[in-house]
Amino acid sequence: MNDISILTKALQHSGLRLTPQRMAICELLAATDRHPTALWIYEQLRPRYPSLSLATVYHTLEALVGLGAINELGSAGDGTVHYDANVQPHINLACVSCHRVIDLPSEHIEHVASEVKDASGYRLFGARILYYGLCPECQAKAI
Amino acid sequence: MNDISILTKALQHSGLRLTPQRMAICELLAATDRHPTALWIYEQLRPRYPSLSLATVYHTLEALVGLGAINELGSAGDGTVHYDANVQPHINLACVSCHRVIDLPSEHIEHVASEVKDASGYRLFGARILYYGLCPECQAKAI
DNA sequence: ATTACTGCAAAAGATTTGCACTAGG
DNA sequence: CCTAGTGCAAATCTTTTGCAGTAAT
Repeated sequence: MNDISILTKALQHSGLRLTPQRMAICELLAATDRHPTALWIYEQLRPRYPSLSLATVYHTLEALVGLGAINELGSAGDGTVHYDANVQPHINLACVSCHRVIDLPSEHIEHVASEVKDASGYRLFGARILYYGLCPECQAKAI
Repeated sequence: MNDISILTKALQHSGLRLTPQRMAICELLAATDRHPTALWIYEQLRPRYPSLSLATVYHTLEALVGLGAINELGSAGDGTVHYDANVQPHINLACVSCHRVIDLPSEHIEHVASEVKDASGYRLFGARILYYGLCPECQAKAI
């Protein structure tokens, strides 16, 4: 979840072109709470943009990651890369069985950030925090 | 970094067989501070075990992950899966300029883990916690 | 008018799988 | 023994790339 103008402005501000395909991808990223994969985005947009290419989706995601407008979370156990339109430090929780990823608010995570900063002397830009396990639904199924 | 007996005992305890190939993979995992990929392990062991198959490495890693003896970290930006023999909660800190990754111990991160567990109802297997920023050396260089 | 972007198809990589043989328990 | 594990090769799947046509600025 994100403001679409943040995404589109990031593209324009960097001299990248705002095509209908990219606009649609930004809309989708801004509107969803999910942590989509390239394929998921492609399938969502296919009905409205039948000519859309998966390669274009990959290109656009790569561009947005390069601009820091979205984060690349990596695999959630399904061998495909998930992206996160929420670049604020927060906790991601992935289920290794159903491969859904949810956001989790956390008090302690703010302490961790300052702990890291103070202990390391790094100038921090961001974080990708992914816990993985079995969600309650999949625990029930596994029994 | 890990105690090799933790890895080998995990295998034996689950009724899995302790073959020379698996023993060698466990040794390597226990001895390294890196976050190895299947291919890296394969290349390290090739000289000593010329007949070793990459498929066997994948099989063994899958087994160890299934037992919770090691963690699957997912892609580190290079499109291949990295594994972590250190299953203790810890923080990875990457410099976006010199691309080094260091481990950082953290008090607060343990609180976060229990916070996540309690708030979500997930059965947690592990975590990939990566902060990124500019290390002190690169900050000095950048000025 | 430029030149970056798109879409297609092919390529490149990583991981998984089927199967016959081998060896650990 | 018996069955899980190994190694090979082929298959599968995700992501990247080359290229010619298209369109944003």
